[in-house]
Amino acid sequence: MTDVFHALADPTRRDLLDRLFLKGGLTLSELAEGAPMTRQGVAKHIAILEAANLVTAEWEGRNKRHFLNPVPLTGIVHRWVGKFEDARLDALAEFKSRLEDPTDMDKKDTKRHG
Amino acid sequence: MTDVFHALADPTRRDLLDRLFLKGGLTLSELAEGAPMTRQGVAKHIAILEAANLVTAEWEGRNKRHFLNPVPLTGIVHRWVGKFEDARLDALAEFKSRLEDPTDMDKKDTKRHG
DNA sequence: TTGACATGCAACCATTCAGTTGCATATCTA
DNA sequence: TAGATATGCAACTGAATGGTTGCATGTCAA
Repeated sequence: MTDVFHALADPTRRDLLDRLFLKGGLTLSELAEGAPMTRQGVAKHIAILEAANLVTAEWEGRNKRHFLNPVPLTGIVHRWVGKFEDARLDALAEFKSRLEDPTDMDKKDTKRHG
Repeated sequence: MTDVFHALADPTRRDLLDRLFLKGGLTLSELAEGAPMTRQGVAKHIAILEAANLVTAEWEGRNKRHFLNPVPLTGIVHRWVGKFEDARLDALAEFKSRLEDPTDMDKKDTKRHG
């Protein structure tokens, strides 16, 4: 969970995911070609993406081919975002109820009914 | 975008969001009470959450009340996750087509059709 | 005004991190 | 075999980070 968010919190890594999204099976060298850093730098980023299970690798001779794995996103992140969407709906409902009953504003100091 | 993911990549900050999700309007002192660190430490985390626009603050005399703001999540993150969900559907479709035409397996060495 | 409370600001420290450099290993090709 | 290619491993460095301590500012209450 922390790993997934941390992996996504870097533009370089998001760019790598974008490129694997457009074309799967790229090797490390291919991914490193367009990057503004050393091959080892890219390798470290990919290691982080693999640790977060966002990228899966597959060996083909001396070539390591990389593929995007969207499962951690659709699973964990979705659950988190959905949770906050509920919060947004709650806020919306509360806002609506205030519109319908403006005297509710006075209750701002009292604790909210869970 | 980077700010949002980075803000979520820390368990302490996710816990703060959880608590604001359960009960909005908490002050810094209240948030710092249960935390395993100094008030200043919590203040730094909150500053990061505010920079990512995940938390909004509102002054009430000498008290600073904090509220959860789910908008950055539902907006930016949703777009990202949806994009990868499309990738997952593509992968599923390709897998299905291979099931229907097993000879396609031989094409593994050739480049894939876009 | 005085004192307690809530917060902010700044310096500091130990740790982590991103990226580089250098070298080692393994695979393909001639 | 030799040489080129693809990758991995380890050490190093400057910068960022997480958290602390100390002090300053502003607000409430007596």
